[in-house]
Amino acid sequence: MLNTEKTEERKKKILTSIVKTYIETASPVASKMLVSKYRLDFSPATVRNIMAELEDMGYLQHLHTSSGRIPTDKGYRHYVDTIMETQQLTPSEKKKILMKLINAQWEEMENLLESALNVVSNYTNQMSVLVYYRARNIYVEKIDLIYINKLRILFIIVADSGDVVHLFIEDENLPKIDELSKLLNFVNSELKGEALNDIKNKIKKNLISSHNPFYHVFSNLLILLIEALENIEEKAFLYQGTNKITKCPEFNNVSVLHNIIDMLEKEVELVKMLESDFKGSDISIHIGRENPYQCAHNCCIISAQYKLKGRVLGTIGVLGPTRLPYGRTVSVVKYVSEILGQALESALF
Amino acid sequence: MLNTEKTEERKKKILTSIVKTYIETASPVASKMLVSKYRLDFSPATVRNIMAELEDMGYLQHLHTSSGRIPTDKGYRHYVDTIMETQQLTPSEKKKILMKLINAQWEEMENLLESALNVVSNYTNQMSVLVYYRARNIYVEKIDLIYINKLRILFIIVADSGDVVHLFIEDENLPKIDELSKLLNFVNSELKGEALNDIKNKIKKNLISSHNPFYHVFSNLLILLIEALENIEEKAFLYQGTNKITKCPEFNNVSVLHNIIDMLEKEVELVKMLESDFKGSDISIHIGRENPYQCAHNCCIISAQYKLKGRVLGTIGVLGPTRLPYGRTVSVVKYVSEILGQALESALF
DNA sequence: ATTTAGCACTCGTAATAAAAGAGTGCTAAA
DNA sequence: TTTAGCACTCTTTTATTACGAGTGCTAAAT
Repeated sequence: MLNTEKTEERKKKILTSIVKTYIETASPVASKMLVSKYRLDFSPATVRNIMAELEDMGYLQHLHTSSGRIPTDKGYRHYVDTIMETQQLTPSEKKKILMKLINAQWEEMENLLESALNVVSNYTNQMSVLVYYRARNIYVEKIDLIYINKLRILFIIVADSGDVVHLFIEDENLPKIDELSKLLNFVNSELKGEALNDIKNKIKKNLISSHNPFYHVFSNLLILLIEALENIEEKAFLYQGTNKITKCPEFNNVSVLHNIIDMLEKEVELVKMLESDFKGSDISIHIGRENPYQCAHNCCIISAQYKLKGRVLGTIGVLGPTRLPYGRTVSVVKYVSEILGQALESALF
Repeated sequence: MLNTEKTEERKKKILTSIVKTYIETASPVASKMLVSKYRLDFSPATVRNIMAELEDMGYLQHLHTSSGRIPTDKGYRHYVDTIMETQQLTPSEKKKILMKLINAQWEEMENLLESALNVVSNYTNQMSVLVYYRARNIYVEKIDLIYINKLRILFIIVADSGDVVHLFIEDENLPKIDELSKLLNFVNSELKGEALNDIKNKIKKNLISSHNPFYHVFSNLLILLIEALENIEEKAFLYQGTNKITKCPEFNNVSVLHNIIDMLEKEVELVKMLESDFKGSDISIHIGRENPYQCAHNCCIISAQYKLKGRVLGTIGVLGPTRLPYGRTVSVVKYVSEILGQALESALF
């Protein structure tokens, strides 16, 4: 019994060392190297035996007969799930991040998001990516309306997140200014706190059935407004630090680089991968072939949702090689996502 | 005399053919190949003699003794300046572009610019790039102000270009709502038509010297407003179609790709190159080493300014290899820049 | 005087071979 | 159960050769 325990201990130690070493060096790890690096009290031959076992179990792989071992996706997965200890940020790092996000002035939502991307990229030394669910997170705080000329007015919707949406409405039969201000009072009292989707539905429904005179008087305008609302982009996808990923030794190959650049340009698959698998957990890690799309089969995506009042506003994370410093990366992504939520919370209302 | 004329004629024909062929095929052009492709009525040997002369003149170069010729930057320059005929867009193409830009609904300036980038990239099959001078092109059409709560108001500036800027102002001693509406009337009548920079200066000056009571009552608020105005991003840099340039055969090399990706990420140099050399002409062409920065020494940048009411709003163009179909590219870039100006003109006021 | 056929020469590319080196897997001894 | 020792495998590097595309030059043809 004691013997198998000892063996398990060793296996774990070897796997951990191989994963860590490979993450550092990006080149296959040899038995002899491990022994000398970690001053192991058993010989390279023993290490080789253990390595062979770990390979049988699917945690390691061989590129060819005489190469050292590298972790498989399953190996990384096991490391992440059961071995890795999250590497906390230092208080000074946390403070710096706080400064950059909480105290920052941001005129537009996008400025704040870019600061966050910047922090993630610099503190993980990986490419950072972000999806922001704009449309679904517009909860009306205030609506205003600017009369521009006889043919054109501008609607402005301030969301509780601090996001500001503006919509030009063009029509030949616009109501007069004083009528418009009645409308404005009405929609402000009627729509405050509601989500964009609910607003659309409510207006549509009331246009058909409501006895409230407003809906009849302004039906033309309201229809145009709904159209404009439909045009708001669902999602925004942002990224920073492309050169971090393109300079990884594992991507040091033209066709692999093309693949990555295509993935970034197409957006769709990458966005889907960023969004998926947050059941329960607040962080999502996709390693290599765990990713549903082929374009990311040699990448790792680590992402966390950031929230405001319990609503998911978006997802921020990194795109890197499977060989990435998981402990550190996870802490940074997690921390920034929390702070991003706080920044939004504290910034406005 | 007649002889030298004939020789000149031939030289021009050979240079043209080499440039065109190399642009098509991306591989060095051989004498024999030219003769058969263009059914020349003289022999490969003669062509070789002419090629040698063109090389002496600096228009062609040799990669090694036994390779065909490729154009030098000087060769492209000569071709562009004196030989190339601009290849007009077909009426149907023009119509399609018009549809995409003039008739398009755009909620935000950036949507329109992205449509333009999309057109340029698709019609030239090159990567498209754009610089938009935001701050310097905010000429006030209308200002509005939303009272959000005791601590916070939102200024909204609608520019004559259709651009909309919003600025949150946070202060503990905000004026009351009715006072604010007085301020609003005042700034609207006072600032309409003025440029952002002038506004800043005017307010600053009047804060110090004016006897107008408004400036004294609202000095606190106005100072915060100026601060917020200073924070507006000078320029926006956008691009589309990265994979168009990364898939060029001449960039089929990891370190060259890194170079390009760095250039896109750093922005600064690329933006400077996009902006420069419009003295007189409405289109700017930078070929290879004509570019002041090393990162673009094997690239060609073709750009045109787009304007509104004679003001330069920004620059749109392509970033490609020096081996690019100049005639076609120039027409597309030029046309889109004109239409973009028209789209802005027709869209708003 | 101009053009061109002919041929030597250059250089890149591909194929092949050989040698070196790193690292494993297995066997047999400790 | 561990490990020393060694054969074996596979990559990487270097050298060699052969091939071919294309030029440059010379001498002949127009």
